[in-house]
Amino acid sequence: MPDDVFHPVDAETALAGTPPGHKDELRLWLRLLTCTNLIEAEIRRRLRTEFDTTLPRFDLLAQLERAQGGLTLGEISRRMMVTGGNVTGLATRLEEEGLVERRPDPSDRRVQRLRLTARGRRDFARQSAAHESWIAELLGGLSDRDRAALHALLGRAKASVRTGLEGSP
Amino acid sequence: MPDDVFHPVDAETALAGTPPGHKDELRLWLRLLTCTNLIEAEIRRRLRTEFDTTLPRFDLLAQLERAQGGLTLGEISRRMMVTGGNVTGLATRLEEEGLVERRPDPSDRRVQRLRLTARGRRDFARQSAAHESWIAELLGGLSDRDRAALHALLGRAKASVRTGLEGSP
DNA sequence: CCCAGATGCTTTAGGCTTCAAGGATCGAGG
DNA sequence: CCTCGATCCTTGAAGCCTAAAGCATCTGGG
Repeated sequence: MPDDVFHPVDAETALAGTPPGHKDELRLWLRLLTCTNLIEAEIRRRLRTEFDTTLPRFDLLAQLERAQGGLTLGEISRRMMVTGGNVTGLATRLEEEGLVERRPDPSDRRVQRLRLTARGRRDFARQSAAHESWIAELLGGLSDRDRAALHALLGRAKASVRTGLEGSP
Repeated sequence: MPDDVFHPVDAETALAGTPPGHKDELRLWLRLLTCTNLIEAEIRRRLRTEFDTTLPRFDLLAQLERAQGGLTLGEISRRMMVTGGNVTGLATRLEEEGLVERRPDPSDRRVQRLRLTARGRRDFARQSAAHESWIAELLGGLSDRDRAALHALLGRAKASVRTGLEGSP
């Protein structure tokens, strides 16, 4: 609904320094983003230097680990919230590295089912343990109380976002 | 504090092993990541559909906007916390679109100084206003009280992460 | 049976990102 | 002046990611 074509009020007021009260939300968002990026960058860095792997690879293995019997590429795509084409590429690279294997689904020839190999399971176990301890290290400075409060508030934030998203997906 | 080790009923808590008590940190991290990704994905989507641009382009313009006189590519690189090669590419694309212009620094011939063009300033003003209202919309479901509490707790989380990073950078 | 739409995967083009290597320039010490 | 190391930027290779198009297959209504 681009009904604001003839009302550049928003653009003007945004430049005016103190438009409405939207500054609080913006500051909160920037801090949320900074926090997440700080942690995520460090995790990516350690995955690379200590295991020569990447976060997307790790995430895909994690999905397979927690779902016995393997997953179809489509299921992985939905769980990781990325596009199908993306998963095709990740699966191909992980297959070349021998951590994962594709096998056709007997009941539906369109489907490719992905499973961890023994090596994939072993590698992921090491990576997963390290990952968990890294997170604990980075967030260990929070008290149990703060951690619980933050978890609860983020739950409300998530609910707010999903409400704001109504109609989009 | 749920330690229902033998009841992996929830999909979220489907973490098999039971080493220490690091699960709380991990759950907090996953929720933080989900929140951020949810918002960020929506912002990227709207920037693309409504302005035919991307978040990195927007971020770069924002840096230029808030710093009169232009910035060198190195300054932009540091402020955006990305590599120099990345900024080179972004600047080149923005220059081709006419939103930004490169000009040599008279006092140091290694340096490229980047400035917004008139068109870049105009486009960014529209994008910025929309961006701010999107964030306000997505986080508007939180009360002022919750928002303030979340902001404070994220500040502590950031401090915890920086402490955990000591020695890395 | 047939076919039309839905579904699952792959491919392609383009952008973002990093790391590593390379070229140009600067500044300081000899 | 000259050279050495630091700084600034660019380039190239590789991976991640998306949107869109395309192919194969499945499913349900006639």
